Amino acid sequence: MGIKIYNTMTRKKEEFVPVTSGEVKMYVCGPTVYNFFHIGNARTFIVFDTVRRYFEYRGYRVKFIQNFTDIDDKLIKKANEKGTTVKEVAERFIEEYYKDADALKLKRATVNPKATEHINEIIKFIKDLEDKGYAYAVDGDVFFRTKKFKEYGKLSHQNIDELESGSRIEVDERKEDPLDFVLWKSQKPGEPGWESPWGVGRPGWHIECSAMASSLLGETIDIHGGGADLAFPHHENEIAQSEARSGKPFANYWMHVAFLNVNNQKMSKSTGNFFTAREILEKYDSEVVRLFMISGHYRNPINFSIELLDQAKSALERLYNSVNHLEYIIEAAQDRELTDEERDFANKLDGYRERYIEVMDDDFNTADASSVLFDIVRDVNIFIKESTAKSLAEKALGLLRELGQPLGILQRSTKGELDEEIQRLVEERQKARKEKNFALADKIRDELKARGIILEDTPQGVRWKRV
RNA sequence: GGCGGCAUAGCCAAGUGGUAAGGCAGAGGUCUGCAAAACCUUUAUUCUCCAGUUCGAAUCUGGAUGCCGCCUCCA
Repeated sequence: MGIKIYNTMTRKKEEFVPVTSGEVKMYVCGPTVYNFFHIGNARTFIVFDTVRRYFEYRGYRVKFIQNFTDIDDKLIKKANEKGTTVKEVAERFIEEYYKDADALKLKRATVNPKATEHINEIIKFIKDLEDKGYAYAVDGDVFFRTKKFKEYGKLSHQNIDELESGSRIEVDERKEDPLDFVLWKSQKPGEPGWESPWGVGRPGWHIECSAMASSLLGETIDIHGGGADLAFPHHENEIAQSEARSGKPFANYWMHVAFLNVNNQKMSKSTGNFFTAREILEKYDSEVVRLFMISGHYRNPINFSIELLDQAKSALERLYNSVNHLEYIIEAAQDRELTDEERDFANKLDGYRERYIEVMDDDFNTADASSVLFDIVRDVNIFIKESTAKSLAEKALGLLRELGQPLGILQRSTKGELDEEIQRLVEERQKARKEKNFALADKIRDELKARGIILEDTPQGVRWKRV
């Protein structure tokens, strides 16, 4: 049994079968680069980064495409406010995106295509739709003829007639049908534009993903992902455009990440419950943020709060205390053959790996996967001691790091080098303790703590770890 | 109005027919100069409520209540 994915299209978990054997072609809707991304965006990015890492862990080659929307209304508005150009705003926030994404340890995408660098493909795409009768131009704007695509609504399971009656948008009178959406927008004063068969203009929002996905990954991709709100209308529109043009399925699996809420409400600037990823990363390590994000299933909403982040921080500390423990054991332990008991423990560790793969294969159950790590840690803390064979301690540590890797946690060392001054303080404290000068010993311990070094006295001697 | 989701301990959360994982917090204990960490014990006879199916349900069915999302730019 391989990996199963919940497909929004069929509303079922399905066995993952790639278009090309051994390869995963995935496209994830990325940010519109007019601002810093927020903690809700971060959830989506982290989830898909985890999916990507897990596929790689399972031996797939992954082509991971995540676009930058670098031309749209919000960018134009921002550029006008700042008295600068759309290009400058986009460049600035792409740079900021990479800073935050790197801080979150998001693996770089295979390609981060930009809409403005694919104008030719976009125009060609629209032209093809026009030739097939799926698009029509009015005064330099081009619209998609939604009613002609018979399967419109199949992703979000919307009835096309209900959509019309529920529609509250102001209808552009030039559209043949209210559901038609724009593929190409004619240039207005003060806006950037590109030459096209319909005059100078710019692409509509939905078209860029279709055009870039097909040009970089092919007409049928494996996985298309994004936030839950993108299912309709964005992904629905992408399907209509892409399949109308190619006559082939656009994506075999549709994955949607539920929202991250604040106070159980959608995050919005107007209500003030808004956090950028950057401000959170100033106070919390990326691994804390990632453990928090994967503590629930990606298809369920999660609520964001500082209290919950602190819970995640404590939980991560428990895991790292065990990592620290193992790092010390490995320094001290003997290299020798495993005893029978140790061999049993090694088998038990392998069993945990199997369990981990089993739950992750089942639609990326990261909550269960992290509980496997806690189970390992409990057993390690009980079983592995100074007297344990070195290779077993190494195996245990290796397993924690191996299983933490797809989740983006447990990749740090708790030790590293101590500088000379700290080393000297540690020794000074040991001397004070030996002389029962506990006042001085405690003073030094507090001082080191203030510098981020935690000392622990164990029967095997003093240990330290960084926090 | 249409489509969909969620409701499990003080908090977070997994579990989709076989008798409640895991984490955080709390209590008691062991260890310790103290501390920290770790370990042991303890914290839901019960999974929003009502009815039903079943030998058996947190899990399936019907209904009720509450909360949330999409249908409009939005991760």
